[in-house]
Amino acid sequence: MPNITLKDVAARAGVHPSTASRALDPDRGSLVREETVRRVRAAAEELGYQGDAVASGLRRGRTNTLGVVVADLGNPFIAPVVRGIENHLEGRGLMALIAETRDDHARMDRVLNNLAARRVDAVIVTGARDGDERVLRRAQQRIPIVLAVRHLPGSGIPAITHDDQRGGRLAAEHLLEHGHVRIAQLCGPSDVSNFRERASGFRGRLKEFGIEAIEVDDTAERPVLAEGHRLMELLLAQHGEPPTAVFAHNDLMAFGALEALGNQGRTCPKDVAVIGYNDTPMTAFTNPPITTVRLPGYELGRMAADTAVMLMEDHAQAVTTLSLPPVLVPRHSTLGWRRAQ
Amino acid sequence: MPNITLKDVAARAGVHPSTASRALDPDRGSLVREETVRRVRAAAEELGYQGDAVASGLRRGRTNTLGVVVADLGNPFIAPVVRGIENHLEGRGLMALIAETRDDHARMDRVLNNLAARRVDAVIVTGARDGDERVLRRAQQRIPIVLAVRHLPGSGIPAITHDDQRGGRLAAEHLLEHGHVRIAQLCGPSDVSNFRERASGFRGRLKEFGIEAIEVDDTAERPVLAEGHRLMELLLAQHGEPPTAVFAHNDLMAFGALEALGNQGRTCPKDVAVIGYNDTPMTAFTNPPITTVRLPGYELGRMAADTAVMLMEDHAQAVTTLSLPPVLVPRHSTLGWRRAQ
DNA sequence: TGAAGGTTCGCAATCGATTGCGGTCTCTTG
DNA sequence: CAAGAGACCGCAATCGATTGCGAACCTTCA
Repeated sequence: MPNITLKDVAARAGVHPSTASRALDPDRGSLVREETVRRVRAAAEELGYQGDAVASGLRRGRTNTLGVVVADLGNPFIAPVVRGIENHLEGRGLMALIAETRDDHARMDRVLNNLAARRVDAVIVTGARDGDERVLRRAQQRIPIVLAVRHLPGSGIPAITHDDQRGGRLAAEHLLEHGHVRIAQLCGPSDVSNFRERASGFRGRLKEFGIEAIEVDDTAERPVLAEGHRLMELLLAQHGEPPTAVFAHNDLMAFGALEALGNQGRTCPKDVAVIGYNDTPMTAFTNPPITTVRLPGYELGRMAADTAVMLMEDHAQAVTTLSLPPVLVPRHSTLGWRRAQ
Repeated sequence: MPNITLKDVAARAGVHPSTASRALDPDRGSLVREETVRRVRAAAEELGYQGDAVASGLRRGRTNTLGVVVADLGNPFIAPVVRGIENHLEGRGLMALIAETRDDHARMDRVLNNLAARRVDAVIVTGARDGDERVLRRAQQRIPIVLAVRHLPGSGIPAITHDDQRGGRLAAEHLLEHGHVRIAQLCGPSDVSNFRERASGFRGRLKEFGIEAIEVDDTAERPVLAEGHRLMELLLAQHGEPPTAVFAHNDLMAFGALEALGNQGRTCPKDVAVIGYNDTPMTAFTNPPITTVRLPGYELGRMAADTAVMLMEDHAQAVTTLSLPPVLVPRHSTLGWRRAQ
């Protein structure tokens, strides 16, 4: 049994396919007599007609599909973002085509080409890194693009992100307030502006109190647990007195840091306070629960989807960059620390 | 500047579009003289030609797109599954169109219709529940469908899942081995066969040792933290001596149970041992680290994608149901318990 | 009654790529 | 040199829905 097409519906309703097309589209329904609309609708119903979005897409030049590019689907912070996007799309007849780059430039290129070939109406990129500008801008000539989470300052590509400068400052303030003086940070990948901003916000705030942030001479390749572990070991191996507080640039790295501390016989809140970033769900349940900086991932996804939709509807470049505020969530990993005195 | 189409490429290469089409397709390249292929390729390169997957999809009746339906993108167990699917698809020119049902039957219906309208080549459903059979089977007449994670026994729909009966037995054995006698379980949603199997596997194994599983007269609405909390409270409020060990049907519910225990002044490994399910990444870092049953989520995603691809290529119904083995991962939440004696 | 104006609807082209069929050209062989 | 065999390639139809244009029809009012 071949597919039921518009032609079949039209035949059954005794009208021309073009009329059936108009009758079935709520936006153009007024171009057709009410009684005809009913007849067509009934015919469609009886035949179980299901429009062909592919054919429609070809003719209209619009697929009602958004591309979503993420760096790492395994990163727990990404889940709420994708969720926010998906929830914003559903109900609008839009769907998300997802792809993973694994932080690989070549893959980013391939993925964008693939999405362009599929004629998606817009693309949301959550995994941009320095070095992706060229391919992104090339793709942008064909499709509206919105960056989410990670942004590329100076690229001119609209971005919905969070204020990581401020996030870094919040972390610094929190540690200062609790009396820390020897304070370190474990930096995320240096080719992602967000991590650079976390670093500079943190560093800057400390400096305002005349304190120099302790850092190791390396940054994480990727913001994952193993790298947090490695950097923490480097830090502890450095000369000089070890820090009493550490800011890890995300929660996964914070776990890695905890591991490394444990291996060296140091316990977390007591010897060294640790603060993470992202407020990944698990941080509330770990041992100890980790103080972290909460970002509005779900909201961020929704907003990114919203601006992507705006961009694809009229080609308005009105929206540029938006930065959502982070919030510090204090937990035992810092609150449990006591000045040795 | 309008889009570059195949016609443009053909014109530049001085051939007919049909020839250009053949030249550009590796599978049909042999139908064209080598030198012509080079000329067409060069023309395409120079013009920056990018095929139109929509038009191609219409003509070929194949979109190279798979639908992926999940219940809850926020469930941490889903991430590796989606990742496995995505990784299997990438490199084959396939992409995933994802949708969320939030465990809602009506939404499942809508989503499947939407995917059918988009002419996806196959659908992977990870969030099926009892009651979804009808809409699934209807969709199945148009598109190959594979169930993943959750399955629907007796529905005849191919499924890649894990052996939850065995998972339940593993949990039971582990607790028995550690000397527990008063053993309870907190059951997940009763309209998902996987949870029923966990329950019966657990129950059955205990019975083989003459022990009756302690249960409350309710199951979780959804397998989430709050429901684990609620059921644990119900359990503690029941008459009779409280259990010394609890099997929560997934890790999130296990956390909820821990919360509830804490609120009543009981501590986890010491007073009550707790075992979860799924081996969500965080379980290794919680306080205490939670014993859990590990499922091969990533592998499962890969295999589901693989069978979906098989199904869409030849319409072979060869593959039916596959069940991957779970493994028990012992951690402190059960190992730390000591028999009161 | 007839012209003007508005409603409905059908015709055919179109979106861009693919493909069955058949024509042309080249080369080989008897 | 003729005929047969391939190798290449072009023509035109096709996938299914949408839309500009204009024809047909109906209403209204002079």
